Amino acid sequence: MPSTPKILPRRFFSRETTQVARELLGKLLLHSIDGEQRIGRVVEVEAYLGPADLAAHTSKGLTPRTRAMFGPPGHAYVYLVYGMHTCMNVVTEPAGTGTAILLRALEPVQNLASKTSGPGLLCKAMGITLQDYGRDLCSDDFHFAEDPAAQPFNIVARPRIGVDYAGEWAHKPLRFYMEGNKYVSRK
DNA sequence: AGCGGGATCCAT
DNA sequence: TGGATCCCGCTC
Repeated sequence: MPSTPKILPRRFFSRETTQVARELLGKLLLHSIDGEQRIGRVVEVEAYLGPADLAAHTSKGLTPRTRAMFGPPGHAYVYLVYGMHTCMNVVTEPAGTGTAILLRALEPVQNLASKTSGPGLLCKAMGITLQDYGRDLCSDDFHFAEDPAAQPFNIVARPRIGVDYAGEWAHKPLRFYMEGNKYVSRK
């Protein structure tokens, strides 16, 4: 019978980023907004490995924009891209490290009325906006949880999308997704 | 104070 | 393949 879901604790996020990224696949993202709970299953993510990673925003140093990404783990780093779409990241590792995981696609589970494949569309469907910048992801109304209906799956690792400017970092296999999942944003 | 670019999406 | 659209970071 349904009971209180197992919310992922802060220590889950305070570990090596690619490990967290892989383990985040298959977990549920829950966001309560306007009295309704929206739920999606994480099927595609990208790891951004800190100041040394030329594709990571923190490679530009500490600025007002990157402050949250340099902050404590288990918080949201949300930003605007191309003037119109918001992207959501989960901050990882101890505060000051500057690492995070970009959420690229969800499989709809509950109350998701629009597309969830692609980082911008995912935020739109989940109701995530710039107002959520820096929010604690270990909150009652905004958190990740174990999936009670979890099924086994294989993980595919590929280069990240849209970071061709990042030199050798552009080629590293830091994009992870569920093999064969229909909601992954691109093959 | 001004300028150019960007972890996207969609129509053509 | 290109246009929309605007915040941020850098330069002047």
